[in-house]
Amino acid sequence: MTVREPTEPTGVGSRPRPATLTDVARVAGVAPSTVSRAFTRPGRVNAATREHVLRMAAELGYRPNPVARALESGRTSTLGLVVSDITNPHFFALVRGAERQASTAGFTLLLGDTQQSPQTERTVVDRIHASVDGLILAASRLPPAELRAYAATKPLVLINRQAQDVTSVVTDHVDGPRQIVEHLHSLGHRALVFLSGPRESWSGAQRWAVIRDTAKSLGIAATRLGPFPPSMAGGPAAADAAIGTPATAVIAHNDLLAIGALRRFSDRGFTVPGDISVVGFDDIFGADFCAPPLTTLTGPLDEAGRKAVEILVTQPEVTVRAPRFSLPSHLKIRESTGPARPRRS
Amino acid sequence: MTVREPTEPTGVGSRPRPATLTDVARVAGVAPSTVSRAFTRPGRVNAATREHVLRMAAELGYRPNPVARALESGRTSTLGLVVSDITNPHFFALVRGAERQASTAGFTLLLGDTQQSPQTERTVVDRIHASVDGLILAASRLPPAELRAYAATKPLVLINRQAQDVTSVVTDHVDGPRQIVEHLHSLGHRALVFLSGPRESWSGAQRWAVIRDTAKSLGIAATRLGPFPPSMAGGPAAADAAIGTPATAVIAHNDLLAIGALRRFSDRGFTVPGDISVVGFDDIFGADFCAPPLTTLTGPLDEAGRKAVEILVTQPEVTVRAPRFSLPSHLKIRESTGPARPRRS
DNA sequence: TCGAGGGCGGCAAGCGTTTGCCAGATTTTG
DNA sequence: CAAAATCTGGCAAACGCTTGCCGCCCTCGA
Repeated sequence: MTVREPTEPTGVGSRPRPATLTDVARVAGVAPSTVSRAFTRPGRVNAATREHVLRMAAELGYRPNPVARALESGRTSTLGLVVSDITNPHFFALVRGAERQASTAGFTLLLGDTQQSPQTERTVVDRIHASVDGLILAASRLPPAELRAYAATKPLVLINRQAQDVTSVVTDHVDGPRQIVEHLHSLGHRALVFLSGPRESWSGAQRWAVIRDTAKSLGIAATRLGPFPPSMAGGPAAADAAIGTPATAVIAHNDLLAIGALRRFSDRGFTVPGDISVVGFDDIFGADFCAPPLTTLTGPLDEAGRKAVEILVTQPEVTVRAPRFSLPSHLKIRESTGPARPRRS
Repeated sequence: MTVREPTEPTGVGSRPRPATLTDVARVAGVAPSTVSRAFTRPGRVNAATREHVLRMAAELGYRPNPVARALESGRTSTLGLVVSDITNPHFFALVRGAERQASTAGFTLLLGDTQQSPQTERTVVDRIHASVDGLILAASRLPPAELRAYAATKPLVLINRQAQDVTSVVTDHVDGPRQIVEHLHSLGHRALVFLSGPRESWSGAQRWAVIRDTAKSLGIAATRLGPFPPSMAGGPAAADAAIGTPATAVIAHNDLLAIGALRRFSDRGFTVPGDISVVGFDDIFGADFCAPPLTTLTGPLDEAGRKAVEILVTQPEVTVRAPRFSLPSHLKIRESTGPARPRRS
């Protein structure tokens, strides 16, 4: 490569070359290192010099190039957040919480969507891996071993997923499902079905386990149907399947599925909660204004996002100790659950 | 800085140093440049050599460092997407469309949330500016001059916002609002109110202008109320204000506001569309299952996101010519609009 | 008055890639 | 069969910034 003109003539229509640290140094009449320190190590340079440098920098419209900075320092001030489906309102709160916290800390979020596929998740993580200071995987579908491998390489925190030796923050997945079953039981329901989501879903598995156990200890029936796609589109199949059972209440993998089922029940002439009660998970946007408003388990997802970012930003080193955090969730009772009534027909 | 140990002993608990291109070169017995080319310029190196290099690379678990790559090449394979509020379902489709398209093209999305503030928007843009190959600003609140300045610096495309000399893609903002007014007119409504959103909202201004003009040419009354926050929380105030007018139909700045208003109307004993018709903008998630389902103008936001990314990825240079793209939107008539009926009391 | 120590700025070596240019080897062409 | 063209691989200079170390100069204390 030949020597590049420091101020190469910007061709017609091309963009101006932004000022670099070196430019500032030249204009300010100091060494590049001094400029660098003026920005990153205020105490290390004379106040007057610093003042002058900063003024020159402002004059040139200089902005430190984060890419170059990252290369030498190894710090990118960027966090990667990967979710399984940006489209799912479930993640909105999470993304928002993470974003807010990150931006407060001067960090930027790199967003990835895995489209529900472990393979895509792998690709996405591999792609952003080197560009970030830390990684947040929400509802990861990756096997524990891979998660562990990633964690060994870079600070990683899981959200609503746990794996050995990997830091995680989950919204409570024991008390919550239990509360649901107890709530239904107290309303007189004696037969429940769980409309399950994707097989690889860790949280889905947790939920079902607790539901099953709680039902058993209360002496009521609980069966699992599915898997169904965890989206509104999965609702009809799920609802139809539920109608084929003697259950008087259904617990859906998530609110999306629950809302989808709600509509199907209504279309098929079943009233909710008259004929059948419905409960969901997540308390997503819309759960409060669908018809009828949905009883659901609400977890502080934005808090989880915030927490994950906080860990990564303020104490990334603790991730090697792989602590696990759990945030409380609680049942939000709305109008989709009511007293059990004998099934029609 | 002293010479660094090429393979510095990784201390206890610290993360292993990932393999670099140089490591691969050494192991494969070739020059670094050859390794680089094996990855980025397949035709430039002998097939057998390439094969060998790739094998060695795989063995070392080598992954090119995007940061270093970006520094020299100036290309980051990253696009910045900044929206005014990630929480607003309005943007979900946009984000998803952009994400999908970006990931297909091997690009990553850097996400920014401006929290509805021009000042924050400025900060966010400045922060990610140098780390991306292109910028997408959705519903930007920045003044035209600033937008122009950014566009002069880096490929930039605006979504649902236009400014001189800046590339943009908008969902139609002329036919749509007109259709709304005509629809309402055909139902017999003779007095409308527009519940406006933020003052700085470009699209809001466009909408109102068309609504006003169309109403005038149809000889019906149209007044503007607000501004109201463009969220469900803004609904009650907006609804109450509307009730104070003789209007029989309201057009809300967006669906969020419309849904919020819907609930307030219901709470105050007004039936929709019996007493009053309501229409929104965006066709967000939930607009189809709120009560009653909302008549709204649906624009192909995911398509807009996709388009913006496509421009930036495949022909960033056209942004200097600042073309404007418009995507068709159409009215989705659901149950929140009906025949006008004289207002009660 | 002189040596010690602290403050402050500069030097230069990288960080991990990409890439213009060069040169030897090999193939094609006339 | 020589000359020209094509392949391939290597060299080394960047990209823009950070940072360990060195050394100058000024201030203090004895």
